Amino acid sequence: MASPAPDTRDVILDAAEDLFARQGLGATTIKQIGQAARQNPALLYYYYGSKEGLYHAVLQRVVTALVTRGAAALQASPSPAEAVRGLVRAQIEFVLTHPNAPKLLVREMVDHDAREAQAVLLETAAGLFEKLCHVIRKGQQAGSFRKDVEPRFAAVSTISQAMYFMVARPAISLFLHEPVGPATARAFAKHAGDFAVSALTSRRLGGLASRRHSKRENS
Amino acid sequence: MASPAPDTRDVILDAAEDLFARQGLGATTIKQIGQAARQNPALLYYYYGSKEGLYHAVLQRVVTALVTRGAAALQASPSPAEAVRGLVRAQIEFVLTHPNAPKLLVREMVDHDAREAQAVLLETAAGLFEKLCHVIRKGQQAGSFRKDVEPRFAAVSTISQAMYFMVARPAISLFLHEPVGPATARAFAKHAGDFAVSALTSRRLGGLASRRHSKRENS
DNA sequence: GTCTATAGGTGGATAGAC
DNA sequence: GTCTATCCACCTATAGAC
Repeated sequence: MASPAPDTRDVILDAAEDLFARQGLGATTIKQIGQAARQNPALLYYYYGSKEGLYHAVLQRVVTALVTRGAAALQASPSPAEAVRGLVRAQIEFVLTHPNAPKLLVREMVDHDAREAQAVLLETAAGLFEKLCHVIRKGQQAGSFRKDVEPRFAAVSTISQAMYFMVARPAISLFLHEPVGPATARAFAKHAGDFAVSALTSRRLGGLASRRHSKRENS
Repeated sequence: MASPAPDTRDVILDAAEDLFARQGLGATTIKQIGQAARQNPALLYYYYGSKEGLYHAVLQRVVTALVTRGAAALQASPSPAEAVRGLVRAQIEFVLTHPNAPKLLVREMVDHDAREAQAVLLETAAGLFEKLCHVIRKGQQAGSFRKDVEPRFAAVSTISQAMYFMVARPAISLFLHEPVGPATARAFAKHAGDFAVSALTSRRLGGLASRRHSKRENS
């Protein structure tokens, strides 16, 4: 796979990702991509066949990357609570280094509404969703998570926070009366993890050790 | 207000809203709007000056409606907890009757990223956001909400659930292995309200009456 | 592999008749 | 207020030289 040519092909892909994220598929032109990539627009057709082919390649790459990190975060965590927190943190960290990701994904969702064009991509994402559901169910069985919560709904609520935060960033920055930089995003990530775990945690009074989690890992 | 002419002008606005929501501003053409509205495309310029003028009118209407309902729901609730639940419910109910709303808003956010073009609209929304923050602070002061939660972050988390749910509906429908209709949306609304309140509720052990929400589920 | 030229089609917007 | 005709810019995609 990893073709030995890290050149033209990837330069085009990067430029296209950026423009598709910022303007959307329809509003981005071949010429814009060529200009941004400092390549001849015709090369786009040589490498990707069409504008849609290029778009598909962009989506494929970003979804794969996001799902991979998310799955890794889930698996690396000892307890369900930590897994939830870890996933949210991984989501935010990923989108901080790939600011295009949430925009691309959200655009794809609203654009292809019910259409099943990119069904393959969604199935990739569905895998991560299933893993999160499984973790939540395990927490419920272990007694640390409340049982009167529908795991799949809880998974949606958990994921929605980070995604929405990054998409609505400009609006939120206005709401908060301050620019939303990486520091604020990380602070929100911590909040969102706590928020989800807090909503999920069983109310057994003192029953389960109050696993205070004050240590801060890998700063 | 309520101009005595409920005709052409509004028909165009409705058609445009639908198309902008489904396809976005850039991908929607004047001719499509004319066709959908069964009106002459040129009329669009007579009434709204330009495509962007029309787009602005569409956004204005939907944001105002959403914020109005949200504010009403907040004000009608006796306790902070009920206010949070009520807002989430109002959000979902609104978008169920106006399926275009979340798509339009999310598109606007990703499109105009940092740009401040529609700043006026966002300021309208900011008003509702402020009200929600205020309710949460009141809950904290009253002792029913935990104090170690940043109210503004909590407001984002609360709002994000319903918005994301409706936007990601096609994907979620795939994750859940079942179509997501109004019934599922309402079920999620209930979940999302509980989820937020649960995350916000103080853990005082038995301190505040254990307001068990005797739900009939959980046998 | 890269570039030029261009075909073929559609878009937003306006002028002006009715 | 409504409609027809139309200008001009621009877009995707391809053919073919190098």
